[in-house]
Amino acid sequence: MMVRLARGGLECRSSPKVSTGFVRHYFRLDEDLDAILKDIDRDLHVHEAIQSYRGLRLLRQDPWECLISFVSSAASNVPKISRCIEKMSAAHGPSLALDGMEFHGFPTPEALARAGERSLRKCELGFRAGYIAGIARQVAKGDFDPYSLATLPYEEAKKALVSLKGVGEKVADCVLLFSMDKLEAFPVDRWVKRVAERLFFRGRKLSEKKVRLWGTEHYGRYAGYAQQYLFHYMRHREE
DNA sequence: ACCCAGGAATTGT
DNA sequence: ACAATTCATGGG
Repeated sequence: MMVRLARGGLECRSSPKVSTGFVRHYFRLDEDLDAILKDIDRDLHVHEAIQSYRGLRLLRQDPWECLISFVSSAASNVPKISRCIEKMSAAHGPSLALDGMEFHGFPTPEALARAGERSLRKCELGFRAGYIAGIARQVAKGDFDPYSLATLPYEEAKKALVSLKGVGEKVADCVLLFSMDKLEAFPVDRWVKRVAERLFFRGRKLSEKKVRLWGTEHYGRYAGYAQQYLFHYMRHREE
């Protein structure tokens, strides 16, 4: 899907076509962002982040795509993660045409299960290839259904996600937050850990678990939004 | 060779 | 159960 700002709104082109309802859903334009930001505006630092980046929204991604994308993100960096996803799609995703050009959608579970670890390693995935092949097999076989997980409460869905090889608490929280509407999830990565230690605990070192508990307690039911604003704020401040 | 990157698995208390 | 250590890989 190609998206840009135009005529005071979003202009989207895609193949296959999608409804405006889908676009609203995907970009979470159906939720009251101002009310959420007011709710999480509980300290000086998140307040500053909100002032700087008001308008930043979470997405509602597809659970399967989100799961595999974040498994491939483990101990990696953003440009490389993008390349991995591009290569997986190019090699194993369904081909699509848009404006006379050929693109590839995200691969299905069956396609990645068929591909296997050896083939996936050609997508720069490294040690993550085995994890992805294993998860794809489970999903293709019907032993694991990311879509039905979305209907479970946060804790239950998280327990199921973490049971997958290659999925730890951080990746599980990202999948829950970005594709399953669990806005209380507070993913703790290197940056969020750094924010908590530096800005909220005077440089004191904390375990990831402590940071996660602090985040969920401190920000409440929309902790995931607070996480996004703090993450974005920290990343663009270190430059 | 060294360091890091939107961590996870394993091992050790 | 939690915390500390090992593992892992392409790029700068």
